[in-house]
Amino acid sequence: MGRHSCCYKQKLRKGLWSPEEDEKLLGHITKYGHGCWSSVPKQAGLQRCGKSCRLRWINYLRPDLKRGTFSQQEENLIIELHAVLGNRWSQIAAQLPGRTDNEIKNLWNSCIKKKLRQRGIDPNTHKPLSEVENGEEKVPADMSNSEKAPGGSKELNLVKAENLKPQVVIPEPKPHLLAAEPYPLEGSPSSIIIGNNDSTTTPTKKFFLDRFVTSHESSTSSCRPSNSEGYFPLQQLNYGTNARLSANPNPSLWFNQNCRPFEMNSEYNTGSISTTLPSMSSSILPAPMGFKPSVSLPSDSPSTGSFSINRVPYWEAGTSSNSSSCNSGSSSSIELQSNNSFFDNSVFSWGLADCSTSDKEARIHSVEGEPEDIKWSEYLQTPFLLPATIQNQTPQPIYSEIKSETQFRTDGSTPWHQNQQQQPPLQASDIYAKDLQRFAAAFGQF
DNA sequence: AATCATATCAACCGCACGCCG
DNA sequence: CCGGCGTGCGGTTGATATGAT
Repeated sequence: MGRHSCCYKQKLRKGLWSPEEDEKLLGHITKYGHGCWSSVPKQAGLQRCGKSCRLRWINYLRPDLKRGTFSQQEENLIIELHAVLGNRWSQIAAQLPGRTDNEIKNLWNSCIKKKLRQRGIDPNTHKPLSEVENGEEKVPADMSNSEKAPGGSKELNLVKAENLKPQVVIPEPKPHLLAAEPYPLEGSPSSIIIGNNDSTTTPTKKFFLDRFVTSHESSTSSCRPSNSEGYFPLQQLNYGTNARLSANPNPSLWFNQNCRPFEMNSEYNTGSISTTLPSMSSSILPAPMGFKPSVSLPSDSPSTGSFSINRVPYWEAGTSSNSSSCNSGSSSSIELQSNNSFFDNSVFSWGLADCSTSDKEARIHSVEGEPEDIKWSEYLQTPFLLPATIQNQTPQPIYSEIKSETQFRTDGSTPWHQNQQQQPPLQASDIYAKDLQRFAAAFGQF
């Protein structure tokens, strides 16, 4: 295993990124966009290969990344999606705003897998371990299409996934929606229907439902408990798993024209997702942003997610308040069935979460983000004064309340954003100081 | 306090694919 | 058609953090 070909030409740095490198890359991309990744390191003055820069941007520096632990809903969604998509992490990530494939992959390998096994579920097949061990799972003849899996086992029987497909409503993409209409809050579990009713619920799904609905009483927290805090609410800007980003020689206007100083290149254009998940309808596609700069401070507008730093606008997702109408135009989407949803209030509490470390992790969760914030502050050598609402934020209960279906409507009439507001209101805790500092570093505003 | 085990996460790597000349 | 190039994806590794003994 040698260096990637692009790294042969010159001695390039590897390993962890330093804050200086982050600053360079962030500053460069925010000013010019990445364009051709291979040229980014040179232009940004980095001793890295373009691939490394791209990875760093996607997995860490992107401003729309959601920080913090995965919520139970996200975990549930990951499991459900994995049952259908297998290890197609990028496609799974496309359904989880602000989450990266790498992040999801890590979560799966480190946590969810284990939880599933503890529950007697084979994470590869999503079937009961006993069934798998007894060899009840016949390998179809066309199993050759299945993904490879570590240890020789099939990570996922994609043939099975194929078999599931007929139960997934796969509409044709609606170009007009892709192009113009704002979407409901994509990525929320409510955005996906797998099966229209119980009669079409897959065996896998039934299994999950049966299993976890009955088991949730004994487990109320997640291995990585989380509410929605820590969600820096830049709506998912599909970072285009398949989008040919560099095709645009003149990356123009990130996010949207109203959102300075960032510009959005094609990577963030909503249309790009159609190449990622052509079977997905617009209802789960990123909204045409509507990001808007704001001059309000977090404490002034805790629910908007928009604020400014020394007049440098930070932005929020253009959380549409009329998403119901938006959603109405995408009724043919893949959506989690509503009344019998895998994510109904019962299932939301099934909690794979029987981790014995829940208390500990809850404690960690309550202060998450701080250590890294300190690092950045140290790096910047400028005390970063968090808004009082951040500094004094009270750790929110991890799962003070399981979302009921009324809070998590699947018809899209209640935006996820609004649902969140029914929880303890999102304060500035949504915004990670690290993110602020990144931009501070990038724009030299501090 | 020291050591070991485990968990977590960032990053690397090879490969596949699409584009383009 | 072919090969080079750039990009994206998924598997894997290695460093670090955390917990247990």
